Amino acid sequence: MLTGFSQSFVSKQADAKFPALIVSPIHFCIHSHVYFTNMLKYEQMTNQEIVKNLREMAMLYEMEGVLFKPRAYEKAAIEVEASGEEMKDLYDKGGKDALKKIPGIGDGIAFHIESLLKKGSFAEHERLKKKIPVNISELSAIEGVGPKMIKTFYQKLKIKNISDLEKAANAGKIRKLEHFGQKSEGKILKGIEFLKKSGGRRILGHIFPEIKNIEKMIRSFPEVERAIVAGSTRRRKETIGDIDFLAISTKPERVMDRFVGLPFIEHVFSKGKTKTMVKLKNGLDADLRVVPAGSYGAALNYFTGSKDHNIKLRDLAQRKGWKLNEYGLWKGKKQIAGKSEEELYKKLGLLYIEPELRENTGEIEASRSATLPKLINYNDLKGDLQVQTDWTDGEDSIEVMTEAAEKTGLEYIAITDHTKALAMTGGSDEKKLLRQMAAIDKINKAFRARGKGFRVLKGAEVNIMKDGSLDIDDKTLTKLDVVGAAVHSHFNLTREEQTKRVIRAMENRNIDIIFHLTARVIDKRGPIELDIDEIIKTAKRTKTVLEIDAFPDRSDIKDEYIKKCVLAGVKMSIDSDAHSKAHYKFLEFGIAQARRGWAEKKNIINAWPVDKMLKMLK
DNA sequence: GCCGTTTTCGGCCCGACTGTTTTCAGTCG
Repeated sequence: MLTGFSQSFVSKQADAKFPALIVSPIHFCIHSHVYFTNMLKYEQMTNQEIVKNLREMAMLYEMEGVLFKPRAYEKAAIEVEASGEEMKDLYDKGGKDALKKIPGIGDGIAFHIESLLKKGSFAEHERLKKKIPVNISELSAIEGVGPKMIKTFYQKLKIKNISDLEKAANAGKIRKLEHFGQKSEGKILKGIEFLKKSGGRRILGHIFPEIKNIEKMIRSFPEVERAIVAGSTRRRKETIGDIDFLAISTKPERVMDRFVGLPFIEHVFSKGKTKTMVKLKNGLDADLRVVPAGSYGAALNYFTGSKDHNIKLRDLAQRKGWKLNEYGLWKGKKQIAGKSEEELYKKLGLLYIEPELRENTGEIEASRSATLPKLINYNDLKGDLQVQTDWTDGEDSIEVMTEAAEKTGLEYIAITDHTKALAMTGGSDEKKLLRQMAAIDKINKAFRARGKGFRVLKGAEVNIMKDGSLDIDDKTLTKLDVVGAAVHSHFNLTREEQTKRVIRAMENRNIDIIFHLTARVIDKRGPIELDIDEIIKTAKRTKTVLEIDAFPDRSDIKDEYIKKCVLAGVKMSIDSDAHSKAHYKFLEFGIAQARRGWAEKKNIINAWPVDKMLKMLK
């Protein structure tokens, strides 16, 4: 099967010299395009693609009405997604047995993953796809559309993708289906509209490991002195639209040859001495620019952006009678800076500006007046105040989550399982919370007995009901160390109702933190309507902490609001919202978000030692 | 299809909400 690979790509590749990095014996015995493509797929199958296959499988089984298997595949998908290691590498090292060490992966799924790695597909998946040949991942990305609907759409209206669905909905065909009406048709159209608006951008937290991997490969080219990913990835934006790589080399042609030979490249748009543009197999466009060492700082600055930041810098240079471009800062034909970013900023009369701040939102002025914030560092967090466990919808036990947190270098975590109104997660009622508190007491006692300082805090993620009341009584909440409250329902209230609702929750003296304030899920659901200034004012008055939820799909609250909190003196926490031990790695993206919002260590309560942090809570 | 300090076979979390219905199917974190 040659799906996904253009003929021109294949022939282009066959002509190219293979970079030493990916030359394996098999490359010397290529007999046909088919074989070549298969081997290419074997090289290319990343965790992300495996996850997509497993998720599709879960949905296909759900369409078929098969019991239990959907959950098994979904769980396996979560585990692969959260795994720090590529399945490809695990399999190379230890075969199927290595895969089976991952929880949720047994004989069956290990066998399927093996087949995915070797052939890019597996038989059972192919069989089911034939029965319902639709783009499941695309359709299910629409909020409110699940496997059963997808099946109905296909069987009744032959709908295979979003475009088919949109046409049918616009033609009023959906409302005529049994169990559907005008409202559901409208909801589907709204969902499609939302999806379209999010465009081709990808959530950084999802794609970051892959980007770092490509960066590593470029670095490993023998002709490359230095290489780095610039652009919005370096500025750590929530989502990115393309990837910019920068490399230093005196042999740019060789570097470009190797780059276009990398296995995860789908198409080469253009290839020159200093600039090459490609489309990656993951759908993103990537540019590689190669510059001489003397221009590294200027090029890094230029390609990191943002555009507005750069324009302002060039303007500054111009006022001094100089010129700034990607090759340096120039006085006439003489380069006066450009080797490093530090040198460049200094020459322009500025203090170094961290990439996360470069949005032209006041950072250049602050730099000139030496009032830049001392941003929180990537290793500053001491605790995590939102952690779910297998008491509700988490994957791991309190013990496992605790151990993993300690390994990450944290000193404390708060266990904040869901509460009862979120029934689908098995949310705790008062009784269950009391039992969990006793369990946590035991764990802490064991820690102390072993002379360990790590502390597990008792917490909960209680639900803010439609009227702003909570689903757990105050008597029980008083007993907890950390209480977070969150909106999980009634996303469509008016701005006034929604604001009133959240404010009422903040006024409860037991509520310490509002988790993921705006309840958005990037690419899926917009934020709830809120009067943010009113919320921040209330947070200040009631001493309520606002969370920066680090889970990449949420990244909630956003940088703009963080900055408002910093200015208003409202404290924040950076939490992973971990549902598995592997999710602590998301804290990094929460810190990035905080940095983009100009936050310092003093603004973030879980960058403080546990006792000081607890004293700050209501 | 996975898993086991009750088990290698027999379990597998569950209820609110929505939009469609007059009793329920589908989605959701």
